[in-house]
Amino acid sequence: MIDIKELKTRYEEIKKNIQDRYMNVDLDKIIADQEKRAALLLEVEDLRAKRNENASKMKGKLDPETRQALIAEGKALKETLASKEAEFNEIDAVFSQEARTIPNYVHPDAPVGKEDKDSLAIKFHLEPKKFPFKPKDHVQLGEELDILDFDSGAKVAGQKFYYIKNQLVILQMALERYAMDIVVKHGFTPFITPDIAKEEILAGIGFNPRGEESNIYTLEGTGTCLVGTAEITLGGYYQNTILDKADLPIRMTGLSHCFRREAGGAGQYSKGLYRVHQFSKLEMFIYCLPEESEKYHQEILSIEEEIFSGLGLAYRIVDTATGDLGAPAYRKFDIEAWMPGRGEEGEYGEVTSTSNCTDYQARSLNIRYRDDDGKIRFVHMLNGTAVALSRAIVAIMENYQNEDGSISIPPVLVPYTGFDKITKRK
RNA sequence: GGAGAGAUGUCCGAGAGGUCGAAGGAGACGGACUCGAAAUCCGUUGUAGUACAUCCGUAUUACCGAGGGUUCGAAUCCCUCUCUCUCCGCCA
Repeated sequence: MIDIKELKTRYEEIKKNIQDRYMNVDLDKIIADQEKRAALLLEVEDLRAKRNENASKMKGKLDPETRQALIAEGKALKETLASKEAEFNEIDAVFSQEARTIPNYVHPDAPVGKEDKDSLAIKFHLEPKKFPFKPKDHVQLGEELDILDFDSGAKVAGQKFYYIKNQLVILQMALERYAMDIVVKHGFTPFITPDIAKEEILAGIGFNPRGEESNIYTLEGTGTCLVGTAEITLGGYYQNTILDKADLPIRMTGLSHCFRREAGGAGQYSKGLYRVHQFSKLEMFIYCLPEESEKYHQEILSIEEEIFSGLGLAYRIVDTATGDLGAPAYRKFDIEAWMPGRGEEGEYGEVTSTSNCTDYQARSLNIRYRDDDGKIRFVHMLNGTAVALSRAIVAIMENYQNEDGSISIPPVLVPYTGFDKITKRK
């Protein structure tokens, strides 16, 4: 969440930001509730002070009459206080719920616009690959090579689940290890994280665990959810912690399964592995000083580039438009790799995403550091995809396909796979 | 899953319903002593709010795992939950 003390001092900015993001948040109502809350808090605290004062008068020995009078006064105070507290709790719950709906500020250079197509492509790497034959999409390739099985996935787990088979299993593990080696080389501490997290952690990271629009699977009756990304578990790692400034930046990378409901996500652009209910992902995460977050955002982006240029894939980098940013994100860059089987003639499809969430998540999760002046301040938190295995596999299968239906292995992965081509097994 | 023990500040650890935001250590920081250091001695040392002052501040509220309850008054008594440890069961 943002700093609620700024609701009035940065009113115009917040209002415009909500507009730029095409969100529906009634700032004026929130501010009115904030004022109601503050007034009630004042009353409550005043009553508590009176109660404490009354109680401390009764410490020593008193004659019975004085004591009885004080007790009577205390009882009266207690009743008034209870009703005021009830009023306060009500408005407090409403207000803190509302305050969480206010999105993070946006980087001044982020392109303003409503949707995907308003995002700005800021860099292109390699030309999209040209094929001397009509390239297949990964679903067809996967079936023909017997390395991907959506039908059995649907039968056993439901629509949009899949089995990975044969050499593709090895390729996925190779990709995991390839990406892990690069990220660790850059000083990230490797983790394998839980695939489940508590709702309060989800909410602190900025995910909505409940409701129709939620993309999250909740585990009924447990207060926990399946994670949609290791961003959740890596970001929750230091909840309620005061970090040493000397330890910053903290670089972590976490491998997890990712579960997403993706309700209504079917269609041409979601086919096959591109949009699924479960996949594996290696995520990067950085906790850092506020003044350094933009620098580390670039660092994460450059590692993502290192991973995808290493794979020999054509891609572009997109500076995400305001309307397409998640509420916690201050700025977001996506890498979109060329996918020859996507659309009619091939298209770019998102393979990574890195967000600078500034102090938005840190404030909700209460993650701080002690500064040189002794003050305790919120850290900045950044996340970025090292590799989302399912999407990387889409790009590799479609770009590295051969006319005979086999798939070559990107040279950097061969040391990890132990073979250089996937062909139909007999 | 069952039985027992526990959870207090940066750490260890004490804590009768009122004198407790919390003893005593340790650590850290500042100072004294010293050519310097160690040792010793002295001092300081939580967080988040709120109201006035906005220059050091003054007053006040909350926080002793979390949430409820009892009471004029709760770190302390009661209930529920979470986590940790020991033992049993089950298991990779």
